[in-house]
Amino acid sequence: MTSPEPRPAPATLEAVAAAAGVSRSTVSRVVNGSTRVSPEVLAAVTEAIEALRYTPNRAARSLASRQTKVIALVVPEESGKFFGDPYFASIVEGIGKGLEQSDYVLTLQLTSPAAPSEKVTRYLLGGNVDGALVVSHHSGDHFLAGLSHTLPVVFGGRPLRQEEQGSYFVDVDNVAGAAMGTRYLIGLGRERIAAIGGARDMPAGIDRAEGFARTMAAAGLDAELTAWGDFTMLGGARAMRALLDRQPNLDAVFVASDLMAAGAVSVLRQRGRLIPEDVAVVGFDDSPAATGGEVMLTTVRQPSVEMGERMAQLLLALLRGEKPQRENVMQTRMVVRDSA
Amino acid sequence: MTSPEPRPAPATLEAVAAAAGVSRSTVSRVVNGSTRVSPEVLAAVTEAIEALRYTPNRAARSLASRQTKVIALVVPEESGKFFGDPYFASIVEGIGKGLEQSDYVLTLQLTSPAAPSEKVTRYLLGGNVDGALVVSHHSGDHFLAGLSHTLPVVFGGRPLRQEEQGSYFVDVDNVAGAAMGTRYLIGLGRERIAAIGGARDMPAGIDRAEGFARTMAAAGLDAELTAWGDFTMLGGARAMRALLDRQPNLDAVFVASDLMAAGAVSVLRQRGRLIPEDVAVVGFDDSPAATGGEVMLTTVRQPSVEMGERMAQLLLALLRGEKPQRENVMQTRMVVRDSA
DNA sequence: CTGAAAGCGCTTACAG
DNA sequence: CTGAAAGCGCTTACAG
Repeated sequence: MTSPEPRPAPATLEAVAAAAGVSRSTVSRVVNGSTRVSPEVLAAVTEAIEALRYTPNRAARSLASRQTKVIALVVPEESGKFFGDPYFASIVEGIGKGLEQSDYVLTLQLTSPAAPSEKVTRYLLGGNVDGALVVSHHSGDHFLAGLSHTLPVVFGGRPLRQEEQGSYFVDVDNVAGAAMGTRYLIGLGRERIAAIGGARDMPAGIDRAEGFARTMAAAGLDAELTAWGDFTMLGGARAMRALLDRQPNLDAVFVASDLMAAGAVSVLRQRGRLIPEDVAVVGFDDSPAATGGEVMLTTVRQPSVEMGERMAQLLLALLRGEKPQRENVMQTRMVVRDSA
Repeated sequence: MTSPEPRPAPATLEAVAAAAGVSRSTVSRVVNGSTRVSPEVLAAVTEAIEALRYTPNRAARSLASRQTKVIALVVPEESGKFFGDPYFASIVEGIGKGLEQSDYVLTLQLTSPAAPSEKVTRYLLGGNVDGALVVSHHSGDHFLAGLSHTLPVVFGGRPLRQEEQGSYFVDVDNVAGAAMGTRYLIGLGRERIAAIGGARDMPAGIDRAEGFARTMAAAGLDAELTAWGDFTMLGGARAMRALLDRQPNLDAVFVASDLMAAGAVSVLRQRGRLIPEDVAVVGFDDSPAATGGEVMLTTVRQPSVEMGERMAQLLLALLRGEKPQRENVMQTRMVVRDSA
């Protein structure tokens, strides 16, 4: 029954001040890199800090400064879907990069898309974070709308809801990206082109489906052959089966994510289709799923890591009181490999 | 150039005390559910709290109590590998569950396995967290050894290093689990049984390989046919190819994770093997990867979500000053599906 | 450029 | 059962 380990008390500002023979105010100034401090004093303080291995106490700091220096990573998604898609790995990796040089830390707020837990809500709204990064946003996430009124928030992917127009976000032009992928398939001379959409309640799902439909229409082709896959590998496989049942001799499929494309590919091969000879497949993301499966996927690349990094930078700018641009749309491009 | 949104100042303890007509001490007591408070006072305070939508200020609280109420989730792993394996999704989901009822929040500390960032180290050691949960531990993670001397730490998977003997952890008996999977294959009458190991520098990798080797030896079979796959789907595929090249007529393979097994399965099918007729495959984890791929995997199940939950509970107990048991080994069991 | 002092919003003995 | 008071470790005007 020992109580929480009695760690040696870390050095305080006070101690550093004493060691350096200056006031606490002065130490605080050098710690915060603020106003001019004389070189000698700076040196003395720096030395004392090193010697005592001083790290500012976050709690004291945020109590006094009214800044928590914590950013929430809000994930309104089942953990399985979030972790299951390598796209998110890249986003989070980018966010990590973007925050590395700052002194902000990230708290993970996993919550069901339908009903955010009371705990999460209170935490986010209770002044415990300086800002939030929202990833995997669904149309049903009502509570997030309120969030962005109280807190600087940056969305990964354009926000869907009315109330969130005017939010900060980073995204790619999903309509254009999907159009590019579809045009590529058309350019290959394919004529019976199907599509597998993502989630219907997510902007990326909606927009990519629209990009496909528009492009097909513009080319005078039929865009009826569409199924929805929910952005999972399993969903992609299921959708592919449905598509094949409806139209056994389809000759191409545009898939709204690489993970779903991997599922689709495995079904196509099971049913004896040669890729790309019989059926050409174009994915979306260029995530590790594009190169980790049975066939190296031709895909519409979005710069996921950079997008995560940009999200972090955007939020940091907001936190500095700057007025960065609201819509940050990054470039997609075709990456041609073996599947089409 | 507006500065960080001027949110309405949240209610303070002081305000609640005034509203309820009591002292701050008293409000603090009811907020912390501590010592006896008269029913009338309790009611008045509770009402005031509701009315003012009071949430305690975390910074003030931890400054005064010397507890941060934050737990670090330390992931010494490339984000791609971490997010890429559904096993971790389950662990994190479990951790989330285990923490839900507590007032602890989770900060995500992604760091390279080789060299932890200065920022992470200082953060962890600087008194900014009350405890840490370490997941995906490698033998090279030197700095973690120091961690557990300063902080209550719970490892997911038995720790590997000398200095960490005596650490708290939750795990399954990987040797026994692998033995069970291997015995299952032997029981099927297979004779040329290969194995794909995980990472050589991770306990789960080492132990599962050993369970395989021991069981084969005990059955008088040759355990030479082993390759390492690094716990990724790609690695599993690569290992399978190497194995097939060495022994084209192998008739079974024990794979140390479902994700690697999915990679192996896809290679086997590419090379024309029927599963399970030609080659029986047994995986490990029973993660979504077991049922999300081309073939429904027969696998050694470990209760990942429960393991994550247990990790959280363990740490919470430590934080309460209790002395829970150090080694928490949970049960594995065979889940028989289509691949063997 | 530097310091004294107040204050951030809580918890925690200590009295009563 | 309840309150007054000190203190947690910082930042921030305000003087000088």
